Amino acid sequence: MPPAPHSPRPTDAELEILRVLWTLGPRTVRQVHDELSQKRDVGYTTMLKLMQIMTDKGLLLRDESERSHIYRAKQKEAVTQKQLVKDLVSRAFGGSTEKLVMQALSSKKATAQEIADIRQLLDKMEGGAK
Amino acid sequence: MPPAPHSPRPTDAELEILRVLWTLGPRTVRQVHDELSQKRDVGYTTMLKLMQIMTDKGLLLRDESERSHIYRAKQKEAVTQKQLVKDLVSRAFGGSTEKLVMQALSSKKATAQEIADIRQLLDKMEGGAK
DNA sequence: TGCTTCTTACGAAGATCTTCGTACTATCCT
DNA sequence: AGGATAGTACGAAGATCTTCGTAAGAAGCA
Repeated sequence: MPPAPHSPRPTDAELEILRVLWTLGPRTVRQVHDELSQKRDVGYTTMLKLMQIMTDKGLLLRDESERSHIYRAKQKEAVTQKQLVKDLVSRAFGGSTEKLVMQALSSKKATAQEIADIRQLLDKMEGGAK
Repeated sequence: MPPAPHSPRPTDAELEILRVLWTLGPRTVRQVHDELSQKRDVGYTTMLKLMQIMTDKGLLLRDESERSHIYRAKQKEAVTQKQLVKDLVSRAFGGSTEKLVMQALSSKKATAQEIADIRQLLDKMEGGAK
C-alpha cells in the first residue's frame, strides 16, 4: 500500500512511539515494546500493529532486510514538533505564536539558565529580522 | 446526566466551538452555527449535538431559562490554553516547556513589538523567581 | 527431525468522534 | 385555530483509534 498523501498530526499512541525512536534511534517492535511497556501496560501485537499502520501512513520507515524489521521515524523530531506547535497555535491561539509563547512561559517557573537561553534566541531573531 | 469527573483535552470540533464562545461570549446553538458555517460546511444539528455532549462532559454551561438555550465555556480561555500547552509539552517535548518555547520562537518571525513583550515577561519572571 | 519460540500479518472488537436524519415540542403568524 | 418556523432530544451510521487474538512462517534447539 502506498503511503498516505498528507500527514495529519500523529495520535497519542503514535507520538509515544515516535518519541522512543527519536530518543533511542531505529528500533525493532520488540525493543520499542520493551521500552514502552515499562511505562504502560500494552500488548506486543498492539505495538506491532501501530507501527505497521504508522509505516503505511508514512510516519515511519521500515528496514525489512532482517527478519526483525527495523523501524525509524521518517521525520526528524524538530520537524514534527514544529508541526505540532503550528497546529496548536492555529487551533487554540488564533494563529498567534506569541500568545502561545507567553502562555507557556507564564505558566511555568523557568530557571535563570533557561531564561538566558530564550533571551539569546530573541537577540538573534532581532538581529536577523532587522 | 452528571458531568464527567475529569476532562480530557477538547477535540478539534470542540475547540472550534470553545473559540467562538470565548471570542463572542455566551451564544445559542444557532449563533455558533451561523458563525462556524461561514468557515466550514456543517449541519445545524451537528452543532447542537456537539454542544450537548460538551455540556455533559462539563466543557460548557447551559442556561435553559429561555427557549433557545444559551451556552458558555466553563473554563476561561487562558485556563484551557494552559492545559493544552502543558499537554503538548508532556507528549511531544518530554516535559520541557523551554524546548517548546524555543521551537515556537525559532519557527516564526516575530515583530519587534512581540519580541519586546516576551522580553518584558522574562524580566518579570526573573524578578519574581529571585 | 520435531518442538518451542519469535516474528509478521491480519481481522475484528470496542471506544470515541463527527455527522446527520427524524421525531417531538414550543412559538409565531395569519 | 392551524400551518409554518425554530428549537431540543435522540438514535444511529460511518470514520478513526486502540486494542488484542489467532494464524502462519522462520529460526533455534534438543
